[in-house]
Amino acid sequence: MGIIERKRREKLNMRQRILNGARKVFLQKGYELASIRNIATEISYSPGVIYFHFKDKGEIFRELHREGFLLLMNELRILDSVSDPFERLKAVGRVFIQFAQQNKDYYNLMFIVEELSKSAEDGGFTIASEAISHLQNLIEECQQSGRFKGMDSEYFTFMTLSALHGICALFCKDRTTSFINKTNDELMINGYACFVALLEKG
Amino acid sequence: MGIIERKRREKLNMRQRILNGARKVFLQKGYELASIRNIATEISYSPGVIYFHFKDKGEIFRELHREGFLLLMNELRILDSVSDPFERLKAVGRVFIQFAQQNKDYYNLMFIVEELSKSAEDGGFTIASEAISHLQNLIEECQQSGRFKGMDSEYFTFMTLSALHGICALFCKDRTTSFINKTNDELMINGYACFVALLEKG
DNA sequence: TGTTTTACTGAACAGTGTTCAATACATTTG
DNA sequence: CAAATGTATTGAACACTGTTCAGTAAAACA
Repeated sequence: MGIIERKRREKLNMRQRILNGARKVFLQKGYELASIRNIATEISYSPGVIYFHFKDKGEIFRELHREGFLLLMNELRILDSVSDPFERLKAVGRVFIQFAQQNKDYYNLMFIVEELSKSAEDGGFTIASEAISHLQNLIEECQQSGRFKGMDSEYFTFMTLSALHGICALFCKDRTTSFINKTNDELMINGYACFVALLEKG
Repeated sequence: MGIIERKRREKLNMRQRILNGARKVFLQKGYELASIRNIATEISYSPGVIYFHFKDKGEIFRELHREGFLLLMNELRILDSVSDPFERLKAVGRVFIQFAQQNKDYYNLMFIVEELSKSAEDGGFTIASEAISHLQNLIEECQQSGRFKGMDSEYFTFMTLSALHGICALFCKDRTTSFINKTNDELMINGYACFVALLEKG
């Protein structure tokens, strides 16, 4: 019965076609301004069909949210070769910020846009937890080599992520204009350098 | 000619009435889901009249944005009595986080929601710059008393604000659920404590 | 008493997410 | 092969959104 197999493939293809269109529109217009009709037009289908393959706009969001995390984690995995944990931690921060700069819209989807429907129930954010565990492990490695003595690793992880996210979020939402003398890039890079300088003394 | 004076007063009253309705709806539903019709219904007027008193939804947003900053700055001004600059800085952070916890929706308006129209032109965000200058001055005071040696005060200010904002933004957008073992309050308070611990060594 | 100005209404326009009866078509069954 | 079934797709419809605007009522001015 290769037919039902082919059917399944075709269905998956269609799902992927929608996702491709959605990605393009989402990353072009942002979550709020990307409409189902836009996506449908992009792939030359009727708007209704999207609801045959996805529950709602939120499910598409969650899929791209996941995609973004996979992308980020791929870039972070390159740093596995850095043996010294503290050097790796510093590089993780740099890569994280770079990712936000180069993938502003993915970053928005991943960390800023709030998905108001039932994403919490079906555990759509498990991949985020994974990424965070990864960061926490790294920080614990740093502690094993003598850094950040006496700090709770979970809180320290949250704080580190907050600092990074703060930098990126202010950038993504254009709240950096209040710093008139500096460009975005200068702010992010040198702001992060300040944070690293603090870490170095901890 | 007390008449044009009274007219002016009545017009201001109406503007305020709209703002009051808008505040209620905005802080109840959030920026995106608050509609002009909701606001109009709230104050028992026709939707159209709002456009007689405000240019668009964005102008109402900017007014409430300003309100939020005034509120925050009022709470921060209390700390002027703290003479030691570093103690004051630490307290500023605490108050900032507390403000976000207690005024989640104002915080959203102030630091997260992006206002896509022409807010940049008419300099609607001057108040944000003011607040940031305030923070930068405080950090420079700390430097004068021997802290954060050799750091560029503007970058350091940006970094500090980022750390604080990161904590609050993750909270406001419910991205803290990935830290399964801790409550929001625990994360924010203890996460900030970690940051302070770093500052203390800088 | 007009005339002008000002504040307000409510319908309309083009857009949104979502639903659903109708339809076209490939596959299975008789 | 023909009929029945099921699955994928359509496009109109619903209730909403921000915004505009002709019309209106009333107050102020001449």
